[in-house]
Amino acid sequence: MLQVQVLRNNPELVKAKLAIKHFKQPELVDEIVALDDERKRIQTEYDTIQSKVNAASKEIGKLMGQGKKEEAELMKAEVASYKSQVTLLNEQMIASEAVLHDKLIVLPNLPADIVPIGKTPEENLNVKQSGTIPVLHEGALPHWDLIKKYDLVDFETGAKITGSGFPLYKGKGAKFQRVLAQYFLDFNTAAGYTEYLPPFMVNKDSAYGTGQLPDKDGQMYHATEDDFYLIPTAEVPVTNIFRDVILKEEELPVKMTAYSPCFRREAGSFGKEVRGLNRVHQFEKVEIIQLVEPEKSYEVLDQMVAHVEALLQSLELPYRILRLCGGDMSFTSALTYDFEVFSAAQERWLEVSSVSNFEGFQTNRMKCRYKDSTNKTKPVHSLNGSSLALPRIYASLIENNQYDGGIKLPKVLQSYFGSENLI
RNA sequence: GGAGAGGUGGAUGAGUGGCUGAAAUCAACGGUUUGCUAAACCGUCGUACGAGUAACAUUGUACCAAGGGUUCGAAUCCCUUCCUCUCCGCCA
Repeated sequence: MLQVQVLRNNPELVKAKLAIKHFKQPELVDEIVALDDERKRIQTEYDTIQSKVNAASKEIGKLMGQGKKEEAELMKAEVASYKSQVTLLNEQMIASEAVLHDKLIVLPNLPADIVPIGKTPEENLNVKQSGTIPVLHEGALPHWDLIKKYDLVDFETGAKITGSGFPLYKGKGAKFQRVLAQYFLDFNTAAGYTEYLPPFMVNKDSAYGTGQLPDKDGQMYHATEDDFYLIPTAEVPVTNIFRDVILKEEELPVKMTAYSPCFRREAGSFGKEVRGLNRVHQFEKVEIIQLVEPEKSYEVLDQMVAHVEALLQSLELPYRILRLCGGDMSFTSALTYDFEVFSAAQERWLEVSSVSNFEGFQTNRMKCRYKDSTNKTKPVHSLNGSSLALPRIYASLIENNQYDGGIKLPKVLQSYFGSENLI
């Protein structure tokens, strides 16, 4: 959620930035400022009258104490005359706050200055490409055939148990998944991230806190009886640890990593793009999250990008890094880098990580702040990234490392898995 | 799921209708003292939204789990929800 102050200070700049995100209702900016003026006006009025009521009430208390009953009764009558006004103003205040909030929450985060202009994924800026694209042997298979051939993942039975997009990992296929998660977590904790294992369902407040609601309502699985949402990413529970928290300066930066399954309805997805492990309703992911001082957030974003890059390098995968254009960025992000690895058998790039700086967008809504050395309360910035999403890494590792009689493992995973080859 | 007891500021904890935005203690911070540390002493020490200011100062309102209600007045009384603890039930 943006701060009204930002809109107030420079409405034209805000509108220009919203346009980069292809936001369709620039008029909301002026509306919100006007609503905020109105809100202030009502509050001032309310406070004034309420102040009179409070003073009179105290006076009544004193008079009662002194036994001056009649005078007290007179004052009671006076206070009663304010009552309808107070009630009315209070209702107006609550209503105007609600309207303001509802409008404000519709505005996406403002993009950073270096965000490329553009609408579609093709307009993302390729900032780096590295690693060698392997040349596969004759008859190399895409991962959806490899997993069948070696009996690693059983989609049909997963569909029988639950529905399509709920893979059933099996044998070495299941172990490989576990090993990847463990390796990623170890890699992250070695870089100073504290490991968390969060709840996999969250309440409404948490879903709002990180911006999934109201923007992505319908993308999350919703357990209606208890009004809980299955998490679409560990970002939601983990970032919400710090909802309504005022941190001390020395506690920053907060660096967290968490493994979790992720549940996404992915309504509307179909076709070749979503074959096999490319897009599923339940997948596993290891996430990294940081809370930092605002002045440092872009420096930290670069560090996080470098961290994910090092992880991909250790897996010996060919990758590229994209700076997302305004149209391809998420609602909450100010700047996002996507990592894609090349899947040699599918001959296409697969997104495996997304690293973003949310600036104060999430933390403002969550009321997470910190106290600096002079004891002033200041905003914090939040960032997160996948490190890494498992299924597509899984897919590209088995595709890129396949040979005629099996599947090799990259060096870093061999000791984790206990052998040189997966198959 | 049943029965009971609770939820107060960073922590402990007082507070059953007005003198309580909240005692006291501890922690934290600033200072005095001190060769250093410690101790002692003095002071500061919640948040949000307003008014005000160049900025401070100052000042109003709201907040004692959350939401509603009673009252001139609510941390305190009533209702609902959530959470914690104890016992029972169920159960990995």
